[in-house]
Parts: sequence; C-alpha cells; structure tokens
Amino acid sequence: MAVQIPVIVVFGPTAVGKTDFLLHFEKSCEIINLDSLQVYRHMSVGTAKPGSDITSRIPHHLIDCVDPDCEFSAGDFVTAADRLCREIHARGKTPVISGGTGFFLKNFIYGLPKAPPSVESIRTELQSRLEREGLPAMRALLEQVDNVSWRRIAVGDSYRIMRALEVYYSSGRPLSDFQLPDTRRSEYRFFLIGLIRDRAELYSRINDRVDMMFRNGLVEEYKKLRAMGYSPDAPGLGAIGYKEFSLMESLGSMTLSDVRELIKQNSRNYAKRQITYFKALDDVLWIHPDSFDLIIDKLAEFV
RNA sequence: GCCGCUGUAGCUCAGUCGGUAGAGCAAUUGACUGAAAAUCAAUGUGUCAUCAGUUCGAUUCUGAUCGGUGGCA
Repeated sequence: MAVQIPVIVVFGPTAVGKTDFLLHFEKSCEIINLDSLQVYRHMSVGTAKPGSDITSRIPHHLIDCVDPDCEFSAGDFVTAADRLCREIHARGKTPVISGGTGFFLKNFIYGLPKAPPSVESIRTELQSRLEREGLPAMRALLEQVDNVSWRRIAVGDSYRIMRALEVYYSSGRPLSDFQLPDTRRSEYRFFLIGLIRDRAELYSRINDRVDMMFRNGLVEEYKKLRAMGYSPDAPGLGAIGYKEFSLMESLGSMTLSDVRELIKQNSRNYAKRQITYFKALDDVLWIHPDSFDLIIDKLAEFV
C-alpha cells in the first residue's frame, strides 16, 4: 500500500478564532481552505477571509478561485483538495485543511457518495415544477420513484426532496440505491482538531466581528458586487453577510441597522448548526483556540 | 393638567363572553447521500404590572396606584 499522506484538519464554528490559530503552523505547513464561501473572488469582508498579512506568512489554497456566480460543490472541494494534498506533500510540507464547512470535510474524510453530481438543467426544471405545483406534489412524486428516501426525508425539507428527485431523473436510480461510504479514506492519515469556545463568548465574538465588517466596508463590498452585475441569485451572494442586503433591496422596509442585526442573528444560528455538525465527527481533539501548547507534542508525534 | 389607548414568554403581539393562557421570532437540542453560510426537525418558558373590591373562583369585571404611549393644552 502506498504511504498515507498526513493531513491536519482545523475546524470550528464561525468566529471561533481559526485564522489566528493557524499561525502556529507557519513553519512547515500550507493551508487548504475548507470554507465554502471564501473560495469566491470579490467577497472578502463578509466571508472574513484571511488578509495578506496572514497569507504572506503561510501559503493558502482554495481562496479566490471562482467567481460569485459559479457553484462550488463538495465534489469540487474534494477533487481540488486531493490534488493540493499530493502537491503539498511532494514539497515536503504538511497540508492543513481549515475552515467551517462540515459537509465538505465529511466528504473529504469518507469520500464522495456514489450518487451522481447535480445536473443544472434537471435541477432548474424540477425547481420550476416546484414553483408551479408546490412541495406536496413534489413529495408525492418522490414517494413513487424513491420510497426509501421519501420516508427518510422530513415533510418540509424541500432541499433534500429536490435533490432526491434530481438524482432519480438524472441517473434513473433512486438516491437510496447509492451507498454511503462509512470508513475513512485510506490515502490519508488524519489529525482532527476541533476548536471550541463557551457559547456566550462565541456569540459575542460573532457580534463584534459583524460590527467590524461594517467598519471594514461590507456595505461597499456588496454594492460593488451588484455593480459588477452579480444578481442576488448568484451562489456567492446567498452567503450570510450578503443575502441580508438583497433582502433589504427587495423589501424596502429594512434599514441598514436591521441588516446588521440580521447578519449577527444568522451568523449565530449558523455557528450553532456548525457545532452540531462537528460534534458528530469521531476521533476529534477538541481544544480552546488559545490552548495550542496542549497539543504541540501530539502534533510532533503525528508528523 | 385633561382626554384616549395600553401593560400577557427574552422580543413583537394574540387570547380568555370570569374556570390560572398561545403564535411568530429568539433560545436549547438534533438531523444532514456531490447545492451546505443551504435545507429541515424536536422542545421549554409565564407572580397575565402592583394593591384592593365584587365573585365559589379574577389574568379577564370595577377602583386605586405605578409605568408606557398618542392627542389637546
């Protein structure tokens, strides 16, 4: 068997302090971004991208690599991260995957499911059917073509109902036919570090950081994206920190201060979901971001 | 100062023709099959402003007090 590439993974909820923590890896590592929205160009303030002061000290990958109107899926991430891990390892350095998108991480650790990727044309067609006929009709359709998924997916979960239908219509097979990988991929050795803080402390950091984003020109960044021609439907503009401005545009009754509070709220809710997702991962070393010293020995042993 | 409206969950508010109350949001917990900063699911919470009166029984009716708010001065 070929040698396993050692991979360090640093994850945690938004605003927990990942970027500062990564400076500890300065000497012999390169960072692979695990954030589904930091991949987008022209979106820096709202996604809390590391600045050039950081990226000049440690090489960062998968940042600023696609335009805001392009999709970047879990599959795209795994493919790109695989290539980068090999390259970084060949350079004699250790890849450090870091970010907050748990779904991408799970797909990287266990491998992609065998189900086919999303097909744009089929999805848009199903989407327009959903708008015409409503969710209950789509669910009834799913009951016919994939009874197993129909029972598993919650009644109101439009996202998953649509995805299951999409798989059926693009492959001719029900989603539930495709097996889900349940063991870690053999080409890597993982060292999983989960960063965690007291909830109240995390929420207050989130609030402060949103205020900071406004001071750093979040409003201008959004306006610039719109002026460049990106619509609120673009995948990138669905991000927290941007979609709230789109809502203000369409509602008219919101003030900038409402937008700011909504971004804080959405970020807090998101952080909670991230924590829940990460807690379900096995074999994680959980530490406070200020406690790097506690893991120095274990890291040395790993690498 | 006078007249009116008002005080119910952390917030915004329903409601009880008198039998101690419920929505949304928040919060907490969870799910997650190539869109995931997405999409869902479950679960609490209350001196019904205070004091007195009527009543078998008052958060509900009456009075006073204390807040809030709008109008007239």
